[in-house]
Amino acid sequence: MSPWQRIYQLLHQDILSGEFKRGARLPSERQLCERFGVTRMTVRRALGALQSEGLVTARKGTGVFVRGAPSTYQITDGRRFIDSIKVHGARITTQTLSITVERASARHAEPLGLRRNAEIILVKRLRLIDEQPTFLNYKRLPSALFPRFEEIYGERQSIHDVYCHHGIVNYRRTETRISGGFASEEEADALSLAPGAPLLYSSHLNEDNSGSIIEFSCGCWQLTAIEFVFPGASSRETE
Amino acid sequence: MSPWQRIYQLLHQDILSGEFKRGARLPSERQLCERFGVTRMTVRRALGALQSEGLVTARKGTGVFVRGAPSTYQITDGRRFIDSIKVHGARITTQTLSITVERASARHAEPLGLRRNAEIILVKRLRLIDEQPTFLNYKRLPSALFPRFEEIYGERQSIHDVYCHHGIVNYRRTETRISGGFASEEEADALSLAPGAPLLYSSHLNEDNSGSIIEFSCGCWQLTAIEFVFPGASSRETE
DNA sequence: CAGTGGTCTAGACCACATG
DNA sequence: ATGTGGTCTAGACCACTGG
Repeated sequence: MSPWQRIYQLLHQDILSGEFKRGARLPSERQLCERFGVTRMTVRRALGALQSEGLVTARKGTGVFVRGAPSTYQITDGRRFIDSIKVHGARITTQTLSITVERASARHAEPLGLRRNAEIILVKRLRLIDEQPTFLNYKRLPSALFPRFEEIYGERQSIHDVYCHHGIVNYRRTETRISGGFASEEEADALSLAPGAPLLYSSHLNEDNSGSIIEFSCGCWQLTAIEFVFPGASSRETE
Repeated sequence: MSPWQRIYQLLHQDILSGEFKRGARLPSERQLCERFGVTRMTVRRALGALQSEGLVTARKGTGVFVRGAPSTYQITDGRRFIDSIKVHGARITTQTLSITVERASARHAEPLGLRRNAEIILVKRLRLIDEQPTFLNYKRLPSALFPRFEEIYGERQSIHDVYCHHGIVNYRRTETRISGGFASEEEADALSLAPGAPLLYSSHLNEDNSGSIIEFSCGCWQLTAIEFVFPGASSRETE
């Protein structure tokens, strides 16, 4: 095993075992060099692996901090976010990062069933699980359907409330997509990850009783922080 | 933009534009150093990013080869693998890597509804899409249900055939899970990726008409090579 | 200001693959 | 034997952060 892998494993172990607690600062790279008798490049290689796993976050000019083992949360389709996670006893909080209005691009007009340049409300939110930024979520809603959105949403930061306020009490998720990718600057910043860190992307559409699409939601997760669980399909199949 | 990012973008562009075709060898690291006027470390940083994206594969002692842009395939739950992919006009082939018998560990006994140490048939397969290794799949089936498995499977390399041969004509997927992780040696080797490359994991259970679990299937994909599409759920929800 | 992580240079040795 | 990628050393300068 190469030196950087040895260092990686030691640090990995120390984080999982709680030797380095969540939020704690690791020894500086130069200190680790001395301790292990290697150069910075070797230490940085190990730290890089820890970073892409999301165990650790580097802050320029400050240090490397333990993000804590990314407890894998199960999220079950067909349930509300809160319900899926809360069973594990984790504490969930929501930060609304911004509420803006944008014009529908082709990419968003089509799924929402709008014409190009229609007004769309864009809500950027960050879900924290046990104080750890875990899910960056963008919701897009047709502006025409939700007048006074900001005012109503602001009361309890709940999209559900906005739906109810406009008489939408029943709705369903029509399609869910899962894919993978790499963190942009914005995504990395929000999730306290390094740009380029691997992510899981999820997106879905919400449809009201009449079949109109009322929301397009998409978001990203640190790669190993989440497991999606979907109930069975009805049709038979081979794969 | 830092030098390594500039090099990364140039190579990225050249691969997507077809300047470097699939299967082609990139200039050696030392040649790239000369061309860009930087040291190997800088070139390697750029190549490393391309590798974790799966655009490129390094073979020790040989060179760096273009894997081709990982065309994103959609796989739709509730359909046979072949049907989900074939619509895009891609050519799918299957390699059976091995067929072995193992004793059920706790991890596999439970989902399959077996007792510990029961015999399980383990089939390792590799799916190639347009000649590119794309999906590494492990299937586990209760040995007791499928006598003469190897013989029947061998005829056409089809699990479906084995099911039919034992009178199972109807079955359904009971649960699908999606998660993320990093490639082990074995996974990286099979998919022509570097160990530690980010992956998408998928798994599901198959259940026959009587409700018995007849298969536990799990596998991995290069992170950006696949998009999973799931039909809508029936219940209402907020997230 | 001193210390941190981010980046880069200019070498070196190794194991591996190919001719 | 040569060239390849994989790894490592021993420095260096930068931008940023905090006291």
